[in-house]
Amino acid sequence: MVARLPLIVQSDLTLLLEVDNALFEEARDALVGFAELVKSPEHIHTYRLTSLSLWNAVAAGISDTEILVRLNRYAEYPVPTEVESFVVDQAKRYGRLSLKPAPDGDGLWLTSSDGPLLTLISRQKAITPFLSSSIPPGFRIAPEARGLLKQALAKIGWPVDDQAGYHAGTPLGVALRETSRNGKPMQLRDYQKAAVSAFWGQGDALRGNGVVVLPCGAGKTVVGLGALARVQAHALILTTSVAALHQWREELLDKTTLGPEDIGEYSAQKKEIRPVTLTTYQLLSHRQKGVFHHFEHLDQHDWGLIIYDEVHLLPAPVFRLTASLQARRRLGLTATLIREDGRADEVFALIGPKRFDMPWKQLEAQGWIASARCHEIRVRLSEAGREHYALAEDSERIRIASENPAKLRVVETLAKEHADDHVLVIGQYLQQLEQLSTALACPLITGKTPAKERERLYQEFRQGRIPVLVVSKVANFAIDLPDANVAIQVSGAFGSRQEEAQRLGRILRPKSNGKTALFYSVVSEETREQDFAQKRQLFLCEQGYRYDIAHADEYGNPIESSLSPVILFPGAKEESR
DNA sequence: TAGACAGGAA
DNA sequence: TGAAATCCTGTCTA
Repeated sequence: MVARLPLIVQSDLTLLLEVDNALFEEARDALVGFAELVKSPEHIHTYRLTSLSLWNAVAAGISDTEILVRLNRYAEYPVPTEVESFVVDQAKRYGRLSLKPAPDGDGLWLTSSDGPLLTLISRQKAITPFLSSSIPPGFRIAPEARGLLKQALAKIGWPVDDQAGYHAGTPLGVALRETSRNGKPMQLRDYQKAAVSAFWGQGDALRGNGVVVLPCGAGKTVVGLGALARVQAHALILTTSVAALHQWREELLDKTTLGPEDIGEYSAQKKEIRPVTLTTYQLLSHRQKGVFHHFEHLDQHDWGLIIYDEVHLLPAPVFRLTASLQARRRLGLTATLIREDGRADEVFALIGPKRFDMPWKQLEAQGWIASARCHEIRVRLSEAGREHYALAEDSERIRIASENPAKLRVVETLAKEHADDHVLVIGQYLQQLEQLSTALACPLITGKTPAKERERLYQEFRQGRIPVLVVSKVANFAIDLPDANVAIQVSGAFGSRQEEAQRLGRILRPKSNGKTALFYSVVSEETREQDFAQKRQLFLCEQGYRYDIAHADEYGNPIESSLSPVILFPGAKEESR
């Protein structure tokens, strides 16, 4: 008998992938480059093809032919012709319109070999204002309209391939050092090299814009340094926080030939502008009486490269500013291209398409990040709790479910279980975290904790003098948070895939003893929290992580059942008897 | 001149 | 959907 193939391709552009199939993993890795995971319950995972996912795939070098080959390879039934034509159509859209320097050298030129398409585009209300005059075949575009035009074209479904080139920027002699300052040999890893090349392009296909997607701890910063060494020009680096800014500075000093005099910090404290200047999104988008002083000041400088760190967090005002920065090379760095606000298409249009990514599990297999296992622990609400939940307003329910008191006991059990490990307990609500911190007799770090205190606690945690540390949302931002090998999530933001990924990232730094890291997500059973948890897990599922599910009763004691053979709470088994 | 703190923004 | 964290500027104190 011939084994069944794992994939069903449906004419509504959804893809159903069977989990209990020998080819599941292979097929999943084949899909991740061009489809988006929508749902991932136990047996069938649902993916979706979208315009954006296809454009990104094509930009990253996966052709429409390749996409169809992959679909056909794993599909149990013939791929519907509607789907085939959607893939081909969307793939052909990317690159049909291009933006080049105007033939007479005055401004830019929106052009295409497809005359009717140009006519069609020129009739669109959203596009007309950007077309200043006709240069057959195509239209003259004012240089300052470059970003807004690209944004508008992507919105109406015709992404433009931007070949208009960039300012070279003031030249800067910079290279990666062969040995870092602290003596370690420095070499780009293969995938980091590949990421830099994908950003830079090659031969006729010079690029110089776009986004590189790599998990936390896989050395995104180093990719940025590699890009800088390739561009060889003055660069502006945008970060989300001053702490991140300082980390970039350290990395630049440690791993490149630049000295302290080459690196400027443009922050609230210092307003230095040097060949490589670091600043924050907030400062950049700060305005007074409608004027972006800092942006305008920085924009005067002849940058050859702009690096957007954590580009998925790019605040809305920065989009507008970035629209006017189209003549400079741009590199976005992120762990997940996902934006919960659905502005991924703007990142696509304004920073550039995805140029490189790599499934986390592949990095794990090569040992660049630690191997990790994920567990979801579903805890019952008490009778009274369920009553309270049922009577509450929709908006209060999530909080009631999140603060289920039984979680306390679960965390206690897990902490006891992992007495020899470094455990981070991460949550969303300060009240809940305070209770946990008291019950576990371990310190709590929130946004209110002064920097000095934080540092001291981090230090003691690193040295193992504090085995368990409770942290609030600071964990989402803090980059100096010490490594742990166990993370317990007790509550989180709505359905944020991005946050889940970030939190798992906290335990992914490779362990010297090669130990597997553990990620526990504790949620209340039969509540909306459980639905949100599923949504949160999507991105990691796409990356190849599977969540094992265990159950606990309303006292937080593990329940043994055929559904959840107790692999999770080995130590708790005795207690529950 | 640095640090602490309040208030605002998004 | 809501809570929490961030960083900005400006003012006050030592």
